[in-house]
Amino acid sequence: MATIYQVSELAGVSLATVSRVMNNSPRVSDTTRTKVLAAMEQLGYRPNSIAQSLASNRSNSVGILVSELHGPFYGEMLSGIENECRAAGKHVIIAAGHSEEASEIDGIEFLISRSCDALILHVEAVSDDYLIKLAEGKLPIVLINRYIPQLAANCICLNNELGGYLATRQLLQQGHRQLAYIAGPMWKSDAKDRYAGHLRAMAEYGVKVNPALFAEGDFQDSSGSRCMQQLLDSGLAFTALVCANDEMAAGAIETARQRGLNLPQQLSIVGFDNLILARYIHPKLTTIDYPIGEMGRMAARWVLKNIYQQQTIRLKNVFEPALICRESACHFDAANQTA
Amino acid sequence: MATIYQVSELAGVSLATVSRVMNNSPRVSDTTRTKVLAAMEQLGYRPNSIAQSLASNRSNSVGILVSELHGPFYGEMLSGIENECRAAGKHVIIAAGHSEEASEIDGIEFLISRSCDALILHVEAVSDDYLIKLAEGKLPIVLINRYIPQLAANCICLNNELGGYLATRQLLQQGHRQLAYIAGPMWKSDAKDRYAGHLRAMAEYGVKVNPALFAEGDFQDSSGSRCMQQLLDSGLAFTALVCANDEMAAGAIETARQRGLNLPQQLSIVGFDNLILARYIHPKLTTIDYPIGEMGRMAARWVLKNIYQQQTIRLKNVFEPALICRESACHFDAANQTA
DNA sequence: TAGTATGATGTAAGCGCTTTCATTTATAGC
DNA sequence: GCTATAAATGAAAGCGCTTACATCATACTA
Repeated sequence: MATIYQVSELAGVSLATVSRVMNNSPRVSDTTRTKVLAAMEQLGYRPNSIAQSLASNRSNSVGILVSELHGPFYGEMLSGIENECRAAGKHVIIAAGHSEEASEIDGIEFLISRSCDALILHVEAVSDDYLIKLAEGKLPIVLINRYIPQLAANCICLNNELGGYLATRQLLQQGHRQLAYIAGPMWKSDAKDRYAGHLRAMAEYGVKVNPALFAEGDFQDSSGSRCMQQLLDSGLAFTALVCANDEMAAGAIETARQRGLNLPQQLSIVGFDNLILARYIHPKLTTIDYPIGEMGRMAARWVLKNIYQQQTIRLKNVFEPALICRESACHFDAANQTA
Repeated sequence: MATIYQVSELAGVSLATVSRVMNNSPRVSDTTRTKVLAAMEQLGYRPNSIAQSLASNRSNSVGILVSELHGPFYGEMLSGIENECRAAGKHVIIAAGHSEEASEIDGIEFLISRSCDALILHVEAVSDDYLIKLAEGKLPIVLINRYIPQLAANCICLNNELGGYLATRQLLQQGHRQLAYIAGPMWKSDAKDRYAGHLRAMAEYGVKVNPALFAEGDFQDSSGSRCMQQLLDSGLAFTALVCANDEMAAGAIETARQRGLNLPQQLSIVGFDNLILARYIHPKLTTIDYPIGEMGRMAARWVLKNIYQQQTIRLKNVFEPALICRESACHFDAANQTA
């Protein structure tokens, strides 16, 4: 492995000049630059980026912390970020936090220790205080799907309340008046906000909410099945169901089918997230689009603009969900209902 | 940020002693060790791992190159690797190669430049020669889903031929004798091997292969749809279909449903991979399990054993597929067939 | 007590690169 | 040609840590 010393010797210049060429400094004449580049090529020189990072305290890399490395949601987000950074010549370093405080902190410290120039964080367990203190340090951070008022300019979020509203309004517009709701874990703000949107739409249409038609899941498909069973076992009539995410909708659909319900004629279902699996569920799931890929790209653009001064585009912190109509929800028709 | 100099001053020892404590050297007395640890704790000392890497040419990290950051396949593999490494106190650094030679090389060089202690590679575009030469260097590599005879001990693969055999045999055992096949891109070794397994099972059951009941897709679900249309348009009769992966099976199922086929009574379908989506397809997909999570864990164990000397377990290079029976394939029954 | 071996600690020299400040060179204007 | 200014280049000092070899302290044996 050739070093900067060997390049400087072959080119007949100092280390500092080689460094300037490497880093595109204007303080190098074209003649000298050509000489140095030729020496680099002859030696097959590759900069040692560890040494660069130690000397400069920068790494040309963006650190990303996600909850998990698997799953359609995180895959889309990571791809969105990575594609945007790669296009700008930046690398990413990815860590997983597993939604546990200690593990999230460990991941963040790993990224810091790697001299990442900025952090893009999707974290759930660490406290607001920890993040606020982190943001007070020299390392810029962007939060995805986590809103902290003190760091509002650094937060990139989906308008979950509007998503819940849109999901519910669709069913109401289709004539349904007896709606059940399967929620995510209600300590999570996105689960709470989606439910708030649901309540807003119900109120707007003057439909009374029956608390017995509410069940709380954990965002996994098995809890969707469980909640669906609970709702059906209650014996209460409902012709439509809003699920706080697609996976729980998938579980609910499976249970409904096992119970002999004709879908969507006897029960219309709307999910949330527009995961790739929504297209494979039968009937194809009507859902709310969560543009996580685009949000990842926006986080990357935030970094490129604020840290690397590379972009002049307008940044966007709040993303709007969109209704995606497929086949799992249809117009209410009393003739389809069995007692 | 406290440095090693500040720790050595507070503890009243040399830099080397602090370094020895940090790196668990036996050449430190318990008295001194306690003193140094107390100084570290008082100062909130965190080692600068960039400096550690530069000085030691090691990083306590394993580099991973995958084709993409999204998708169930890569997510499972990444999670498998990361979980195993994390449990052993190692970090991972992940890069994406996008199945393009230049991008794969760029990703590998990024990982090398970060002083990764070993590389786990899932690469498609770079040549065998490149990888052989890379393996001759000082940096140990493990290949997932890529078999190179000269590097056999470093390759972790699935027995794709057996998977294709199992998929086809299942349908033959269920009484089917007119089988169609949707292949992956036949320049890819896994696509080729799976088809070879299909041919073996057909020969074993003495069933003649009709070349007109073969279509080549690209592993994406849209090509599954296209190939299915092609097969149905041929007007040739077939009661069962083997698809070289689950995504193409999903596309084929959608097309069959649109053409009014009753599934699985009129057409039995088997996929390959056991992606998570297989459970959401309706009818639930009978498929071949590809234990990519476990293979990722095995790759990590290879590294832990060979680089870090941490494991004494028996390593496994070839993984066997398994048949997963669900609902998309049923016994052949002539009464179900329409002319 | 002296000599030897072992364990513990310290000193010094990097690892490959960046960057500040000093020095040199080139250019423009008078 | 001289002077002032700007551009270009070089020298030197780290960045935070590792580690080989030198040195010191201690225990054991003859």
